[in-house]
Amino acid sequence: MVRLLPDRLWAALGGACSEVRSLSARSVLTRAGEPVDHSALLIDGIMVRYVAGVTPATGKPLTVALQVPGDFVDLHALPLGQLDHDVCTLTPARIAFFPHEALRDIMAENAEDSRALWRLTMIDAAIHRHWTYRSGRLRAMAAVADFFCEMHLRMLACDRVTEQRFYLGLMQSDLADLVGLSPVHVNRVLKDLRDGDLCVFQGGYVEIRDWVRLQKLAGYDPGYLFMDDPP
Amino acid sequence: MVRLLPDRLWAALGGACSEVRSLSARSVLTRAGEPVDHSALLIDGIMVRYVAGVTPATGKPLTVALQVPGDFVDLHALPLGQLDHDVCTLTPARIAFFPHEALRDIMAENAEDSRALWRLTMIDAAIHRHWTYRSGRLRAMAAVADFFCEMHLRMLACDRVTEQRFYLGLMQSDLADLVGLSPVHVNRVLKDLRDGDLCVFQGGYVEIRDWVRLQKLAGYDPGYLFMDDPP
DNA sequence: CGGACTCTTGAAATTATTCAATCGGGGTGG
DNA sequence: CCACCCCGATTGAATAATTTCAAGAGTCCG
Repeated sequence: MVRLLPDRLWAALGGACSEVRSLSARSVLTRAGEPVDHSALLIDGIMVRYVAGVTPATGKPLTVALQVPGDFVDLHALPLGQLDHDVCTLTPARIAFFPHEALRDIMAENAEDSRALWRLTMIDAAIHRHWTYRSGRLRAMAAVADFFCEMHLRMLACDRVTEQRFYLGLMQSDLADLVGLSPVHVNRVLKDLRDGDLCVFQGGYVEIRDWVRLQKLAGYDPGYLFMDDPP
Repeated sequence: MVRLLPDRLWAALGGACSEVRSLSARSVLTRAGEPVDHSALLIDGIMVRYVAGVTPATGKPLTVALQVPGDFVDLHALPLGQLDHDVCTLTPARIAFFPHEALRDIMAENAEDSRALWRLTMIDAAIHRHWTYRSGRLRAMAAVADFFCEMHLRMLACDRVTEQRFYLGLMQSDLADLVGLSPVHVNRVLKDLRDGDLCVFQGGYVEIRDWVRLQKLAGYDPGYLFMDDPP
């Protein structure tokens, strides 16, 4: 479930978990700037991380990451002590909490486990870089296709894909937010993808109709996900 | 110089350094996918990290990070073993190398040092998020202003600003790459910034003429840099 | 049945890209 | 010293991509 954690670390985490909680859809877990003394692992559901603009012109928050089951959603807060962004649920979610103190103990205990945790956050960073690439270089159509490609692979990895379909709980306006486009334009792009029988976005579900063409359209290379890589 | 590293770690790094090397401008330090067994600290100069597209349509590389003196340029490779992006010099640079083995020893020795290194990479990640925000939400003018605001603060922090001027060694086409715009459009934006007496970009130098208005134009909030934050 | 949403579509306005040409400075060789 | 050349910067004009504004259609729910 979690991306390739060593068994020993996995066992240690089992003992370090302080609480498992269920959150409703669209609720806030952590706000930017709040001191944080624990981190959370997403067991089930989809969560998002977003940064907010400051002035009215730039004020709308922008989604900068999306987390799938098996991801730590706010492990970045362990070395930082606080976050620069908000962390929220998209769908109803179940999350496991780990006090930072317990995580620090695990890290002090075993250097390899320590790097394994670090590694998870470095994969997050690689994904951040890809998202920057996506909004900097890709046109609307390719950007949306690229996003669907990434989510398809990540949802496959945590076993949340059935018959080429997976549930993200996103509305069109959320998707617009993710890729940095206007909702109206996203709507037209989705229509094109649907008409081209590449993929269908509906009711919070994404259905991949033609993986090969979708990947080609986006020019997608999943190397940055480090999926087939030994820890 | 390095962002708020504990003295003890700083001393330990002194002993762990295997080599100091000078690189010429526009040379490659590390390529994506190559196995890496050491990381480098930038002592002097400017370096960039960029990801490459795959298909012809998306093929041009996009700059995803820019490093100033005091930054580790490829510390992400320590937990990952390889990078998903290329690391190159922009200006002539001096860099100090640290074998991963030595860094692992430091981390095994002291958990606090371990988190301090991790923390550096987490600030990188926060900057990545801001860059995603920049290209996703900001218009050309605001995006360029935002970039100059960030670099101004970071260059101040490593003491590379004289009379509101600092050297990045960027050409207009590099800047276009950074913010995800066409070179021609960047040229026009720069003209507007110059005509408005906000800032001047010339000969690889950036001169901040009116910090307050520039910051306001970009809606800039430097919280994500974690500059006034205890480690 | 009446909201309150979300999605969809059209048309106009804006923003950014592309293409194409010109300008200008810094070197180099004659 | 000067003519030439190269490369980056600059500008204009045409095109394309995207946003904004505005209006309607479908759906869910009280």
